[in-house]
Amino acid sequence: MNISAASKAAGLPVKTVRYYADIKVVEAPSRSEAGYRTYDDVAVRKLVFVRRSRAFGFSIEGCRELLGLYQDQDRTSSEVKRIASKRLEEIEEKQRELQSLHDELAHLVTSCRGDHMPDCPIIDYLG
Amino acid sequence: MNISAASKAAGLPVKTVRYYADIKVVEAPSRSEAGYRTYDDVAVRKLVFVRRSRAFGFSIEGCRELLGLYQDQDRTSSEVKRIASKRLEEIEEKQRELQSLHDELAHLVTSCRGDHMPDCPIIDYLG
DNA sequence: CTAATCTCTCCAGTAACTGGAAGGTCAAGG
DNA sequence: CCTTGACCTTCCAGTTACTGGAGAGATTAG
Repeated sequence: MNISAASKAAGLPVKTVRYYADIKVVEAPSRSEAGYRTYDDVAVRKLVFVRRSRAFGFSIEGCRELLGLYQDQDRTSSEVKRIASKRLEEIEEKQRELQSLHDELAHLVTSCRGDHMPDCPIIDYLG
Repeated sequence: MNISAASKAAGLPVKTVRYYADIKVVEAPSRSEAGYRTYDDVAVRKLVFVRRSRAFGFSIEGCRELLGLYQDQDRTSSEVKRIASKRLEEIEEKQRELQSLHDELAHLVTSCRGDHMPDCPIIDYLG
């Protein structure tokens, strides 16, 4: 499988697959005589794994760690759960931040009349 | 006011104040003979304005736009409201994304026993 | 007078790609 | 056989909003 076939199979842009190879997250298992990266099903599965992990917001380093566990027969589920729980807490923290941001901004937007006059509680608040 | 006094007054790091001057978001009104940036109260108020806007998640470009309205006597509150509403929608969109992410990950974390065995629904889901 | 503090500019690095240039490779059509 | 077009390669630059640090000049306190 050349890189474009692998990228389609994995659901990732070619550029990203190449990038993951460069930073050694998921390397191409081999190269053709002409130097083309060649992928197999195992590599594609790793790419999919990274795509899904990224979708959960894991950093590349986090993906590296998870990928290590994915391939580790001797892993314990507690290791995985610890990493996922950490990410879950980050998400919850972000949710709290966004919620207070939302409430505050929504309040300002509601109180602004939005007419042709310059008076504006939003600008007042910021200034 | 030299830059460190202005940065304290505005609640921003010196580096950031210099950066804002470089990219012409808030420039120093003048320079001393030795080339030191000199700030006045008006400039500090603009820095505070940008800090608060950034805290709402507005991009630098958004801040530039808001700052323009802040200084525009002929603005209409509808212009401000439109920009703020757009940001509010972005926040709400982000909240929805985070919520589904949260629910999915929380479900996985809950269903993982987190023991010394390798079997793990989180890894299974990702792979 | 000197040591500490402040300021300057410029360069590099961050995260995770993305776009593009210059050039080599491969398969199909004429 | 040649060409055209689709792939592939590497390398460099840009994105966002800073942040850190080097090297050098300015100012201030003691």
